[in-house]
Amino acid sequence: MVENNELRKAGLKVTLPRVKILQMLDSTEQRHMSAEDVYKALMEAGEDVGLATVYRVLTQFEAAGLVVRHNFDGGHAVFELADSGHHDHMVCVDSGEVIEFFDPEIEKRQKEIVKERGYELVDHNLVLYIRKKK
Amino acid sequence: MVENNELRKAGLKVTLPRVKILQMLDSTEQRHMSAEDVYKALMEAGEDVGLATVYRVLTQFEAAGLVVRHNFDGGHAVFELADSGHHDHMVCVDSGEVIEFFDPEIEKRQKEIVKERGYELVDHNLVLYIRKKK
DNA sequence: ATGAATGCAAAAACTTTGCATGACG
DNA sequence: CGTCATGCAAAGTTTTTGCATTCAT
Repeated sequence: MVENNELRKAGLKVTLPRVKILQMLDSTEQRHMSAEDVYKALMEAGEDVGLATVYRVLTQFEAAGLVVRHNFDGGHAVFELADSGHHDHMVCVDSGEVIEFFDPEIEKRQKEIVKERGYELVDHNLVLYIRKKK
Repeated sequence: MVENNELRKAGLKVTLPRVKILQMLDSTEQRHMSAEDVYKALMEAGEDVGLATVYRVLTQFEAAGLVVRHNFDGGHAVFELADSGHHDHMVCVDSGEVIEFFDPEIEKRQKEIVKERGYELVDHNLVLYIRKKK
């Protein structure tokens, strides 16, 4: 089980809910899931995990760097496995579709802007809200 | 009253709560206020406006383009007067200080990235999390 | 065995809504 | 005056928390 090592490395006890949630995030083709999404998916898979636990575990995973939490528009947070490298997101305002992208030029420019003002860049969050061209 | 014209131009009836809320946003030095912030500030100023009305009015103001709603991290939305032009934000993770900036190069690149994929840019949200250089 | 993790239900935080009353044009 | 806006309280959402029970080591 690769998952168990991930958990142990993160200093988290290997429990059934944590393993199941990690597997869920790893196996779903929908890369961005809300706590509710994860909960429902587990229920459908016959796994009996409480919603509160899903929230608690996802928060722990975030603290451990296993997942990234995004606050896109629309009230609820979504979580994404932190396996691939850094990237930003485009969200279609019509379909809700999420597209990942990485643009070296923007990344570079961000660092410059911050540096010009005597700061260092700790993190950033960029979301482009888009619509299919008619 | 400049505010009254703003409201009329936006097609909104000039009512006391709307005027007070607009003035509040205009006069506060804190550029980004949550609905709760606005509500409390009005109460302290002796203005008797319901919290529900603050939410309703801010939502109308957003639809009218008078304010911009931001979903920064942390559960609650903040609103900002749309008087100055568009800009993005840098937030200092140590002090919480918010710095506004505008970078033509990033703006331009965003449009290009989206266009390359057959979409049009509706809106975007960029926040740089920064720290003072040691 | 012992401390941590879970499930449930209750509560908290934020926002929206229904409805009777009151204000704007 | 008619209609739209407001206030209040109640309900909706999303997320967190308290506590008794269960589980991992």
